[in-house]
Amino acid sequence: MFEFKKSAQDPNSYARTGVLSTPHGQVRTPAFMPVGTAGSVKGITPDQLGATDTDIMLCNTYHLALRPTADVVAEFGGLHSFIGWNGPILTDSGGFQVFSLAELNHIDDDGVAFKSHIDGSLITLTPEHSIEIQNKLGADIIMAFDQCPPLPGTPEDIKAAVERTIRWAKRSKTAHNRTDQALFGIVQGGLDVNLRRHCIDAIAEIGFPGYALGGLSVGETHEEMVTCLNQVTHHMPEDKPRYLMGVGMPRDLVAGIRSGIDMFDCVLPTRNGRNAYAFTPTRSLKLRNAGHALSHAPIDETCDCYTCRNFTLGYIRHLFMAKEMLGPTLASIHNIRFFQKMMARIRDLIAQGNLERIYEEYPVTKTTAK
RNA sequence: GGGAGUGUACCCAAGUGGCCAAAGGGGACGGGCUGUAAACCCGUUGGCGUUCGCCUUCGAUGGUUCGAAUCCAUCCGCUCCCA
Repeated sequence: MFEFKKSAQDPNSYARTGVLSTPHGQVRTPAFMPVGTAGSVKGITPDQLGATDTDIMLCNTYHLALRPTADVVAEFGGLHSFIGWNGPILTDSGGFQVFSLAELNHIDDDGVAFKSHIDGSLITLTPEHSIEIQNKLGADIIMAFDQCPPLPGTPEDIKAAVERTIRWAKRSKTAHNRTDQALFGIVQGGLDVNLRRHCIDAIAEIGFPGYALGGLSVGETHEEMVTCLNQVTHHMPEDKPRYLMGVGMPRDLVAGIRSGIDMFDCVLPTRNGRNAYAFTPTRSLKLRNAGHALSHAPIDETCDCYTCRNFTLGYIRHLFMAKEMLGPTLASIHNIRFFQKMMARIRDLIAQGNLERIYEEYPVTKTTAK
């Protein structure tokens, strides 16, 4: 029911292509997962999402547990039918909220007690509870509950997060009781290569159908992250999908893929889209800038998305200046399509053994990291 | 004709003797955003010089004062009420 099949290997890096089979369809890797935190990729419909050539999307356990609650989602037959997306879904475990809502939580070895950002009520998330929620939500891929420490962090804090994440991974696996959902393990360790490798070994020993790198893009520089990935990713089990959580910018994706990553998720195309920022192969556009006011050009001449086929920059700028909701929608559609088109091109180039060419076709992916 | 108000920067609007180049909001301009507390957040918004300072500015003109957006006189514009 869940299977990962590698297909091509880039000769000049650890990059590879593959296909992930899930109960709701296949995912071509390397894959980019748009984020639909509260069960919706903000601002666009599932149809529009599908039209960007997206295979799989991400939803968030913490947010859905608070509202509408996992029981309500289960009552509707699970996430797929509740949100009207019939493709594969991955749910985050809430581990990232341990980081992003740090001021609202208290961590101990049992789990994390959050003060709800919605009404202040107390919600505790333990590995068991996170998995129970994710079992009810019914995504195709679910994630172990981890502790994601911010960077830079003290060696003691990073080490403690690693050991706790390992303990929580075991508990997550024990708690998981649905065979139609693949539970991925998460590796922590900050930028410490030895600690990362130690964590990989421990998590791999527990045994999961996929492995994620968490705790990156949380405060470190692009160079630091890439340096770490280049020494760490290829130590992850080679025959299982590798998922770099929360990343990222186009250059981060290419660098991650070269290090051997197969899956990514990131809010950038949607959040930045809503905030009037558009990605293109050669540059980024701030859609509100006055210079676009009279532009009859699309966001990206080379893009085949709905937005670029039908609307001018001048009009899209107007929508943002007038605070029309269509602006964020059109920009989000474009950005997700941009990411997916780039990923498709990357898969093609890996299959051709010529991934290096991506730097010419997508200059924005050029990296300053070694 | 009589009476009562009012005029501040691109717009609205505070300020009623010095701490005022002038609050706040809007608009405009620029920047940021990496497992989403984000259709959000930050900065700039009279001129000239890189601290800090100088210059011009609160309807207009003239005056009082060491000092005026603030007080006085006159004028101009606008609003409302009574005829």
